[in-house]
Amino acid sequence: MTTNQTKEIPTKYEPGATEAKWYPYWLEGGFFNAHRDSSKTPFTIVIPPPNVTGNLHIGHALNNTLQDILTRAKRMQGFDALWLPGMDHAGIATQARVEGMLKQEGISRYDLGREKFVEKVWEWKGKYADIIRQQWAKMGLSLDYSRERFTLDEGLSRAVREVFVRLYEKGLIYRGKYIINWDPATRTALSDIEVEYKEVKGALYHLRYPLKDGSGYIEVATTRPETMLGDTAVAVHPEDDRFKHLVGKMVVLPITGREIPIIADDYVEKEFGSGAVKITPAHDPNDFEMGLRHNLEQFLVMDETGKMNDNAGIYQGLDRFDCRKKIVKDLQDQGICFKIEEHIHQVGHSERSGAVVEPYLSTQWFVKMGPLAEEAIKKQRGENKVQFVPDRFEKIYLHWIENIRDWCISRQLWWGHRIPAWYCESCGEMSVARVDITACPKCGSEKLKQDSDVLDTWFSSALWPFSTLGWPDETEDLKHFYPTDVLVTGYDIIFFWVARMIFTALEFTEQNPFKNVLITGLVRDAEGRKMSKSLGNGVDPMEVIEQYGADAMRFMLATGNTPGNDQRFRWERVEAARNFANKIWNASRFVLMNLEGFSAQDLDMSGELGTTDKWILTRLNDTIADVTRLLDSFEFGEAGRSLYNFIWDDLCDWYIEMAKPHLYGDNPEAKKLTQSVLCHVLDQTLRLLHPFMPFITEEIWQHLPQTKTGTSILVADWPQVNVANQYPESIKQMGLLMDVIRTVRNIRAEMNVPLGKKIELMIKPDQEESFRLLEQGEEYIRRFCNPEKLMISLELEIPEKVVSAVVTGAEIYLPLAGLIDIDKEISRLEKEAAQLEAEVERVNKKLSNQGFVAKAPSKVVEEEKAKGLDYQEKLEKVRARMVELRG
RNA sequence: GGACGAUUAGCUCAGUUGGUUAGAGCGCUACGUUGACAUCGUAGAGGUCGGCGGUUCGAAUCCGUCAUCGUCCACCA
Repeated sequence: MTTNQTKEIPTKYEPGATEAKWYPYWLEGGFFNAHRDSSKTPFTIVIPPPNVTGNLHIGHALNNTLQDILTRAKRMQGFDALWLPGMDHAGIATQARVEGMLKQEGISRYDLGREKFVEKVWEWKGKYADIIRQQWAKMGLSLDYSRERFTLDEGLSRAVREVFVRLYEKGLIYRGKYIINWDPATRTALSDIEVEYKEVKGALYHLRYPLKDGSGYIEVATTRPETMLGDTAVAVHPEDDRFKHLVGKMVVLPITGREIPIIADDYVEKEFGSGAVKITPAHDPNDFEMGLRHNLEQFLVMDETGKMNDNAGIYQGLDRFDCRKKIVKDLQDQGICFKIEEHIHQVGHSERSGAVVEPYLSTQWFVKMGPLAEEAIKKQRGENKVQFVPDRFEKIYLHWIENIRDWCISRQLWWGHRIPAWYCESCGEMSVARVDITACPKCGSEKLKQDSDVLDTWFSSALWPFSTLGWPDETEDLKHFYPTDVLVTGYDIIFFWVARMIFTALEFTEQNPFKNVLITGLVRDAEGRKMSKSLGNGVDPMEVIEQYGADAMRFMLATGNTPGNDQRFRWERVEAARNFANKIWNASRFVLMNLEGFSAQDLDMSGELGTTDKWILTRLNDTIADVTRLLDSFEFGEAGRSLYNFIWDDLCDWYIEMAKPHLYGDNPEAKKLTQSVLCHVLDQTLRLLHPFMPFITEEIWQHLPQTKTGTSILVADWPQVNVANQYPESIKQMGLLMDVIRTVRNIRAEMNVPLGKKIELMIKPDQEESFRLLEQGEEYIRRFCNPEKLMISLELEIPEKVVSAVVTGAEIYLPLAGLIDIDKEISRLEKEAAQLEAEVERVNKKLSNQGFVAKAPSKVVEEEKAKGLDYQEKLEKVRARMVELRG
């Protein structure tokens, strides 16, 4: 688009070419890079690193759009804005994807071996990292690629080691044999939050365990009868009179014939079931605890794939669920299982594989959470807490951290940070070290074996806000940009990520990793369902961009709703945003088309501004103030709406229309002034809109006469409220003009004046001020109301036999001339009168209320009085017209 | 069993210290080729703000309660 070629500018905005043009321009100009400028206040956001498992989805698009809006706005506002990109190796997810890919080739990871397999995953990572970067570019994200990081890169791996070693040395990481959540499908341990509990219709199996002395039996119940093979006790409540005499006796465990004791423990609830519980320390977390209290044996009866092991005797090799069926049948045959009830209960499933999680006794690494959580709670209850937006999520965070349990951080995977622990095969010593070691520090033996497990992915993600800036080194970036300002993420990973970043940062950097956490909701499908691969209802952001443009998608996502709430994806809304882009395009096209012979030197608003000029400048000031304030409080929707209304309603519908008489008129001074105002307002508006719609705003902005070459709107100054351009009275004056124009239109429409027939309107202003304004506005009114068919004159005398309309400040008369329907006009006036009467009544009632007059703020009361007078005046005029018409 | 969220026009959603006649977009109706835009313009219809109670001069907004939907948390065998 150039000024002297405007006739050829298409009337439709074509996003494709524009977007392809500007992203490379921004990159090459280095506009996205933060310069660690000590004269500026830093503003930092680290991107939630997407998993390298595949393409970005519409949730990423929402989340990234909001971060980009914040970053672009702050950059323009003069902050040293850094938005740091990066990706997550996503251990279990990525490994599963690569294994799936290999499976199609008929090979397993075991066929390849650890080293070869990890190589394959790096290949995969390289491919998807490229795709993700392309997608970021398509969305227009202003990321500082010079600082891009990956959770498995060298620096971050060093940070992971450092954290691991320090926590270990502090006694906050330990290794031990505990009950953990085991995923038999992926054959790895999981942390508590990687387990999803789903309601499942199962069964409660009632069993009779015979007492050894033959004096009878004790009843127990279980939902997992196959675990009975690992029972090492039966427990009852110590105060339970029914069982007091049995405590200490032995029971013969059916099938195995093993003798196990009856013990007493508070944990048992007397009221539930039979009051007696079978205890399986190796397959249930509570039983495990109880086992420790009573020194019970731990009998593991399954292997890592969920099959029964050699402790299961004749059931060895059976899958746990097949074993359940078989063992139930056998127990029924023996009369041991005497009752099966339907039982609905919560069953844990692996968040990744979907497999039923098995509580499983296993040697794993843990983070001791007590001291870390305590610090985090203390901090959050103090002065410098993390501000959650919306703040209700703080409660969710606090509740979780207050009830946290130790974090199982080891995973039996190959893709990830390998645990830096070595076991000496000679002396048995375990060594934990920052760097790889080749000899046992204790005995000097070189027969060392590194722990084969890797760390939970979230262990490295937890360090993200500071590891990406160079920690553990005291880098300049770390000093300047840390702590970060805002973290933008979904509520689904508050526990997985946000909480862990906070306590980790407090431990290692002694401050919160970010000041604000902006929580976004989910983007759901049009029916409100969660988008999922299995439903096939996902929306690909690239497809949205392809069809409607990145700016439209961004605007739609950002204004879709308020943060923290889910939003539904509707194509109609993208279309509406696209139409908005088109509206901006055409309004700008109009401005540029009318700039012939106008250059930057001509830009001058010091002349005599008209009411409409003052009005649009005042409205611009309002919009600048609103958008700035709303973005600061993360109210993207309101900020977007404010801009939308300003551009569409004020600028396009009114100001541009009213600018036409000047632009087409023969007064060069007036024309130049109008051109100046248009250029100024457009420039400022584009800047305000730029964070939302970066591409189209850059494209247009580059064509404004005042824009200097070689720069970018991206680094243009953020608009400031200009007090010199504040004309409060213009709002009211413009109101009169708008009222008159609307009313004239209405009269024409409602009275159904035949087309082509010229009618004469007379407008009688109330006061001189109104007269002048309307005189000035005559041209506008004609233009707005079809000049071919309308004649307007301002009159100070009331002509005879007229119909009229009333606006505040003026009356509008139309000679009858036999061309209008008097009955219709009377009914219109009746309607108007009725409305006014209702208003007058409402106001009077309010004003006669002693309580209101006495207690409401005087400003409110005054406003109400003024309103009452206004309504009353209009009502009287309307009534007078009705009388006149009837008579 | 706890906690939280949602409930406003046919649909999707705003409405931030309680204060004009509760708004927008889409959809709908009627009209419109007016020198930026039919991805448009003008006019219009459409809501007792989920129910009930309370506080207040005044409630979509604050409090209580109920209902429906949704989400999260919780070791009951």
